[in-house]
Amino acid sequence: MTSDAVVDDALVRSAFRVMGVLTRAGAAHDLSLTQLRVLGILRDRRLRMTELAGYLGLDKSTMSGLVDRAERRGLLARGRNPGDKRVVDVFITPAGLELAGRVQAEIQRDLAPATGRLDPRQRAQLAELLELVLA
Amino acid sequence: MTSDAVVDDALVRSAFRVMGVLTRAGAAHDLSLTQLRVLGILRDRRLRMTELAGYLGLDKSTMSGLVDRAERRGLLARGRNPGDKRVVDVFITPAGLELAGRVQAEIQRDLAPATGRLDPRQRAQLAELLELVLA
DNA sequence: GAGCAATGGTTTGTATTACCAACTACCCTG
DNA sequence: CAGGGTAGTTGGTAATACAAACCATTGCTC
Repeated sequence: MTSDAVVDDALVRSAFRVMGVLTRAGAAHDLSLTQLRVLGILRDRRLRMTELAGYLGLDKSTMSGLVDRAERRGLLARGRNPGDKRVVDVFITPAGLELAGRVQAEIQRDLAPATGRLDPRQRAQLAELLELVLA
Repeated sequence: MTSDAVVDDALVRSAFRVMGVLTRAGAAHDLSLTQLRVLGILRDRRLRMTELAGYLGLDKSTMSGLVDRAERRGLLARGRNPGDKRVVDVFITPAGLELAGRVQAEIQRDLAPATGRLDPRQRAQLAELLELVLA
């Protein structure tokens, strides 16, 4: 199991590295890691509060405040759900979409020095292996 | 640059996945992600406050509280630095070391379902590619 | 070697994040 | 239509993080 430990360690360290990049990129636009992630998730989806909490692994009570703040900034909006009056749907606004796109571009730019150390073949290989792990 | 976006996306998604595992593993022992990381960093090092803050990318004022709490729990300890009386060195205690080891084992266990989808050769390859990215 | 700017940490104040428990509104089943 | 279950919000508490103000010590400069 020595080989496991080696991959695990590499995965953990690269996760921290990536998180560092995301944190900084987000902070530049007053977005926490969680808020950044919310924007990412809602980019192509409209979800109810509970579903969103599920995606994030957070408590629903945490979502209220999170969405409150993002809504106050005009990045997200709440809407009612036609089928069930208890449900609150959350979706991204044009402003949120625009910001999400901008930050994503910055993230790619900041990640480039790292991924740039790979040649195209290696990049494809890494992507493939990570997809396998994520499957 | 399409290939870049693919790797970047895979890296970001796997980072979130790994963070999820770390968060849960830490939470099971009342350790935040940051505290977990501190333990990991101090496992084989003795650092001054500012250095530790540097490793974590955090403000030094944040460190005070972080180390306070960990010290109160007996996981870390502060010591004076012989050469400079302003400096506070931080190091891990035996209890902290023991806990760090236990959590690491749990992390490996929880990561196993993911990394287990790779055969030994692929694991080695992934580790190698990630090391390159981290270089 | 006295004076002073720079460095290392702590303290204080504020905002955010996160949890849990309690509550309200609504849904659905019998 | 009564009662249990589900969806979100609210209120309380703790941890995390930053910035600014503050000591103590260091080390430069004259």
